[in-house]
Amino acid sequence: MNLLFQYFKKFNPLSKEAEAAIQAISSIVTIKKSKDLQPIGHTCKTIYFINKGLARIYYFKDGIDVTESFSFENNIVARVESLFSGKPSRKAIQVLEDSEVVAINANQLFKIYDTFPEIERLFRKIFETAYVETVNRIEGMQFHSAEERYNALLSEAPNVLMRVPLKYVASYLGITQVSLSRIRAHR
Amino acid sequence: MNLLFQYFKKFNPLSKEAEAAIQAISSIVTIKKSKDLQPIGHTCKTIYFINKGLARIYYFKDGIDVTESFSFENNIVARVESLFSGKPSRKAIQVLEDSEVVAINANQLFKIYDTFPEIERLFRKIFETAYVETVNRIEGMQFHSAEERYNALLSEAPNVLMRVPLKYVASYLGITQVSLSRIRAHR
DNA sequence: GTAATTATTTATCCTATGTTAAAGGATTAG
DNA sequence: CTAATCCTTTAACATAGGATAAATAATTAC
Repeated sequence: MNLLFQYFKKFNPLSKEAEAAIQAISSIVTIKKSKDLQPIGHTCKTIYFINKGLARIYYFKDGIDVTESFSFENNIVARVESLFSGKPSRKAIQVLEDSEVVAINANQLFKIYDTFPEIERLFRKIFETAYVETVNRIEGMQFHSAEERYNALLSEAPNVLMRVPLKYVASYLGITQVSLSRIRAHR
Repeated sequence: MNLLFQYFKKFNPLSKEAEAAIQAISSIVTIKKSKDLQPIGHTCKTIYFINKGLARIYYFKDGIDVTESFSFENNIVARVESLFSGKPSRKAIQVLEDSEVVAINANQLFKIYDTFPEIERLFRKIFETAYVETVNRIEGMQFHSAEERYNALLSEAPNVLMRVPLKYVASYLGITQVSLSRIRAHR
């Protein structure tokens, strides 16, 4: 849990009591490569923090597997569109390597917001930051060619391209695997 | 300010004291059609609520005007990527009709979070909801043709197409105005 | 109300990316 | 270790949407 509390510190340092309260509603989960951490159709009630490994959120559009996002160690993953709406998610979370994650029970978390405003503030800030990243991603998707988006990913997150099968990268970039291959083959 | 407090009620009902505290850091602004409410390069320190009228957030990509989003009456507008990061925004907010907005001073707002956890919770929920909408929009942008995106907008937000110049709609959809015309001309 | 500006459409031509198919490499299961 | 599966590339062809230009329509400024 240590990495998690280190991570929290960057957003809002917590008292020992608050850390204990979060520890009490969390558990460590280990999961094998390519397994789903959470399945499609399930209402998201867990916020994950990745200690080791990496995950993606994906869904099916017209039967085709589409990757919405990747998350690496030392970061949070959650299907926020379900977590914050209470509706079942059409998306799943899958790990792409053998992974170890901290699973935080979101229902209990939302309850302890009342007793620990500092925890509410912490998660407010965490999700504000995630929101900003999502807004910036929209900008990256409007009026950039596939090649521009590939190059941006290459320079901003080369680890994605080193650790993730290209077929998942392709749908993340909004193109087919064949197009991605063509772009990589130098133009 | 009445519409605003009605709007808040949907997220988190406030005490009279909390409402007064927000009122104290807010002002009403009226602004003429096509004027910028906030310019490019300015660090966003205001959250707006639209009483009357409509606004868009836009920026320039390679010298071309790109619309990131539209906001109608009874909704919030803010350049969150600046508001939550404290960095200057490369985006501006422009109203597309003569408008009346409530301007909430964000620095003061963030300060009164300490005295009014209910206000912090309110805005946490408002931005969680906005975050969910943004995540859903990314899904709409991955692997949908321009025509599909146009039709989706037509059925989900016909008011956009009725009140907004088409050139702004085009860049919002991520296509040129010429392409949008072609799509509208039936394919 | 008229001129000037700005928005929208239409046409032509061109390129990036999709589609399908097939071959070669890499990884996994037994 | 081998077979089977899965991933990636390459090629050929099709098409959606970009670019440019010009004509019309609508709006704005005086």
